[in-house]
Amino acid sequence: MRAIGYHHGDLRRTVLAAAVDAIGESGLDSWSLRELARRAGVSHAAPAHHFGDKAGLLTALAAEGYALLADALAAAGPDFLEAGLAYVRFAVAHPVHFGVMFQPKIYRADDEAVQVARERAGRLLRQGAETVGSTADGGATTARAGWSIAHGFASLWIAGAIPVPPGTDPLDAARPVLARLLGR
Amino acid sequence: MRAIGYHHGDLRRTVLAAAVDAIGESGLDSWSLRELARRAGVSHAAPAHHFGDKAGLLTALAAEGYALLADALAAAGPDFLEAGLAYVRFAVAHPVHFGVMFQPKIYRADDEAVQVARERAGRLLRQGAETVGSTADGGATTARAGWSIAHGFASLWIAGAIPVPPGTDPLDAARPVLARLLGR
DNA sequence: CCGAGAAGTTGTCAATGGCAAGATGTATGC
DNA sequence: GCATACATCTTGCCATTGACAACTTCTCGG
Repeated sequence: MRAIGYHHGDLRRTVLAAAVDAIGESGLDSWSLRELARRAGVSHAAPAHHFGDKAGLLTALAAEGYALLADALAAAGPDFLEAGLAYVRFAVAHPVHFGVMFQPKIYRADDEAVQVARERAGRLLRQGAETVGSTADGGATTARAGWSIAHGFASLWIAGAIPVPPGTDPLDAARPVLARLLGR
Repeated sequence: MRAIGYHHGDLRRTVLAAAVDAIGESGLDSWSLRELARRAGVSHAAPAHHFGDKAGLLTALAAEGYALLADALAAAGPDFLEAGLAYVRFAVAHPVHFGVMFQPKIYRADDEAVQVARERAGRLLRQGAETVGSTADGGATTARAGWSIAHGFASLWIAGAIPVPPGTDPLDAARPVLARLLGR
């Protein structure tokens, strides 16, 4: 784990972080592998060694995102409101990962690391949604409703589509919205 | 409105349609203005005349998307369930527009045509969400919950994240999910 | 200590975005 | 009828990019 020299030592993580920065700044269509290489201080072809091509890098981002989401859900516990807030917290904290994860066309969704992490997150997600209560059709509808409202709020928040006073905490805004799915 | 010749006659719409096709096939990062020009049978620089650059084309797509959404909401009427289903129907029918609209970083969100169409859609959206019932805080929370659940379901459906039997109608899947927000 | 392989570099090529300058068609005023 | 302004489209061009191939440097296990 050297810091400099011929071998960077931690290029994979450095490039991933640079990608998150670059995509976070100007969106998903105006970033280049060569720019990431420059930010990391390595030659233009170095990233290809770790990711192959652009889709490979996005695949790694998606896998990392699903793993982070699963961690967040696991820490939040099975209660729906807590799980929903954890979902929103993750999305707001990692908007680039979140955005990539749900655009399967731009990465290799059948990648093994992605599938493993996605299934782990999926299990925790269902578990959280089931605590809403109703189990009419095995809880499928309830689970989808819970996932939908959390995912929708997170997406709209990230897109800046929800008008709020400056400085508003996204979780404070999310809580009453998610609670609306429970009773009244 | 000639079909062929030096002047294409309807290049703007042709290129927009080609963009929808291309983005729909391989996602938001692997499409090129030149490819659209080839599909439309014009020279590589012709699209630039109508859209300026890639962001300009995406801006036009977003504006068209908001206009289509507003039309769909207006036709559906103010009832929440109907408005929500119209929202999902629009997103599933125009996934590329939908995807672009909510990624403000990749186009010029301050474009006048975009703002006008977005505000029209926003008014109809609030109107639809208000019929859910509760008006505790002026209906803001209810409106956000309704928008969130419809937006979330549509996003997840488009992403292929909701597992269903092949051939399932997205609206049949959406209806019970949206209804869960009303009573039980 | 040495051989295999991982990590990184240099070089190259077709393709792209964007710009400039020119060609072609259309519309408007007189 | 016609000349002139303008929108539309083309051609030509250049820096940048993604991807690949061949090569160099470092690390690590036996």
